[in-house]
Amino acid sequence: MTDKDISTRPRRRTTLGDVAQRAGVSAVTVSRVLREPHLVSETLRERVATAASDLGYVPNRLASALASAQTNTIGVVVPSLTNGVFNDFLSALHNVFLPAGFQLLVLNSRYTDANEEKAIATLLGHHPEAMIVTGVDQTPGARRMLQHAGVPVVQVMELTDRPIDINIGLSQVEAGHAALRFLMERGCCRIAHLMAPLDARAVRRREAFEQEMVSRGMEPLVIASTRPTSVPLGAELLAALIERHPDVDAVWCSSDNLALGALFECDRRGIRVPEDISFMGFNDLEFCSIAHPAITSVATPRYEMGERTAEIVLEIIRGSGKRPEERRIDMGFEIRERDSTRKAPRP
Amino acid sequence: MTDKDISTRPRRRTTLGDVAQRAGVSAVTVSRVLREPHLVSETLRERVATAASDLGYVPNRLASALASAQTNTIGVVVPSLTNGVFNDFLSALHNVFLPAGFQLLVLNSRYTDANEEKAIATLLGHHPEAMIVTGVDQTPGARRMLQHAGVPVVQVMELTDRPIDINIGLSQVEAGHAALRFLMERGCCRIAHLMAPLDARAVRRREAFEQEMVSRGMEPLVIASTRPTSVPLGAELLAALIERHPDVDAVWCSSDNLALGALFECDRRGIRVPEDISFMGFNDLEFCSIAHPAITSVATPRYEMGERTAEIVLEIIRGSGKRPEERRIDMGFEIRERDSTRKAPRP
DNA sequence: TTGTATGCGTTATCAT
DNA sequence: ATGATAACGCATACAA
Repeated sequence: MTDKDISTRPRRRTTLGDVAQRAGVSAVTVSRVLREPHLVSETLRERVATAASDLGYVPNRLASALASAQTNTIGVVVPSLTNGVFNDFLSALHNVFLPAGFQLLVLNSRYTDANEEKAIATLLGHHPEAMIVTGVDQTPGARRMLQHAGVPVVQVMELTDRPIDINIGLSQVEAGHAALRFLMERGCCRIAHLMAPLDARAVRRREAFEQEMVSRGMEPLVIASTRPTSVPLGAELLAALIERHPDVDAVWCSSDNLALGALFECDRRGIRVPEDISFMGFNDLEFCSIAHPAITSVATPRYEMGERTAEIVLEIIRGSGKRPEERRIDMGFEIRERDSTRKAPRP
Repeated sequence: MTDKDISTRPRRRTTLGDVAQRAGVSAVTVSRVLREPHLVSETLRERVATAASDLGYVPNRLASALASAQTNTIGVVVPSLTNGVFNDFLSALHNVFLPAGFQLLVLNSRYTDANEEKAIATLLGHHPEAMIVTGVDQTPGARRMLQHAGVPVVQVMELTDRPIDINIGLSQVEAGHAALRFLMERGCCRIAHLMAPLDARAVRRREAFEQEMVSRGMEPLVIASTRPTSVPLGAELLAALIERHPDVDAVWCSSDNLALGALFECDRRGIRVPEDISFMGFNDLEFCSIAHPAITSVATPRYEMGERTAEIVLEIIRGSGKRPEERRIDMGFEIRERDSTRKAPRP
């Protein structure tokens, strides 16, 4: 536990020049060995390599990027890392961008506009080759920055008529209508919606829910919390619902986490699913199919959205800025019916 | 949907010089307005501010970092973003570092050493002010790089006798022994362990499990999968377990996700918890207390570990490199008993 | 195949 | 209070 090994640490990081000196060559040669080894003679290549290794040389990306005007970096802003939705999306981005030689810089806005704007500013400061942001509700300031960034900008997860640049997502409103119609078709008539309005997409779905209910002459029943979505929150919201409206026959949750928590709470209270209440979630996270009862959910193509986003970005970057024909790409959604909405046929 | 707004985009990003020109001042003044506004006259301050805003100026962090030798960046490597464990930890880091003016650069190693080494190299290229890495099993190459980095390095989540620099975590082995003893004390004697050995911490816990079982003259029963932990995997592992060993009376899962999936599978198969099988997880993720039955788990202080890590790093950075007295900090763990291990008293 | 000169956008230092 | 100048570490263009 002595401090010796620490006090002897180098104060100055080793640079190209240091390696060059040790190898007895010029700095450019070292740079070449790292970037274009085939252009350097075998002898020097090895000498430089060992020198670099001896000194534990790590290239300074900042200097490199500054000099080359190439950061090989993609900026990404998501509102949450806890929510499984964004993990799948990020996973896809990783899988396409890393092999292509790009690095992901991911910042978390925690569902607040101010944080998002700050995150965008921070990322732009790193001069990414492209920006990928979640949703379409950026602040005017953020929009301005993105428009001036001079790099491809992709808004993902939902759709808008007025994209900053490229827009890849799905219609949250259509998904909301579809979910509600699905429950109606299965004979549910007293339907409640549980949600957490921190998520802008969830708000769009709620609006679709309310609109659809009203248009059918029914009273929209929404239980919301300003906390972010989570399993415990689902249990809480269901408890609140049942106390106020014990007569509901279906619950649509704005996220699968809420649905899972609500399901637990039903179990705890002896409410049978789907016999007493039908249940439906959103996003189709992996646990939906494995829960008991399995949860009906609206599957969103998160992974595919990520792949598509990455491919389009790469095409633009490599193809000298050529945008795709369509600036607005609808990836759609799909309802996966499972036991939580399969009531036994009426006798 | 025209391309006009795109084709008119600036090809060159606006720089300090551009802003200076527009404001009719020198570049240095602009720089000062941004960093030390109090040293600049009111008039110029405003003129520069509007010029910067008009041009949508975003400072180039790379150039800034290069010139000042200060990146205000903390490098972090975690093996997974899907696993709730790391979210809580990252959350804590965010909460302490962001207000302190630092930015987090988080890379995901996806549970593989090669990725981790690459991630560490990448992060070091950004010249972070400190490095935080998960676990204590870095490759020799990674260790070397970290030792030469000249910045504080914190290894988190588990403990080692041979830390690179600072080590903050808990004894996974002790936690493993404790979990097993806990089940034994409650009368379980045919205990199985479900795990995903991709996680090095999980492997340590398994070793503790096996050792404890053998030392009691019992046969260690382990069902593992090389896939990363997930809810569906828990269901699969339980199915495999029951088919081979229908007589188990307790299951300890190496992660709460596995426990949740296993619990669903029990439900599906009509196995009662805890009457037929007692269940125990690890980490005490938020859904444990809300599940039905609620899941007994080993609570790990993830958030506190993050806070402690950040505080120590800040102290070192600000206190001219002074390390804390103890380079190895044990944050402990705690078993939270819930219904999944509360068998009814024998009559 | 290797080296020299120049510049990337910013900050630090020193003048004014 | 403001400006001129020299770094920072590397990559590009060009020369040898």
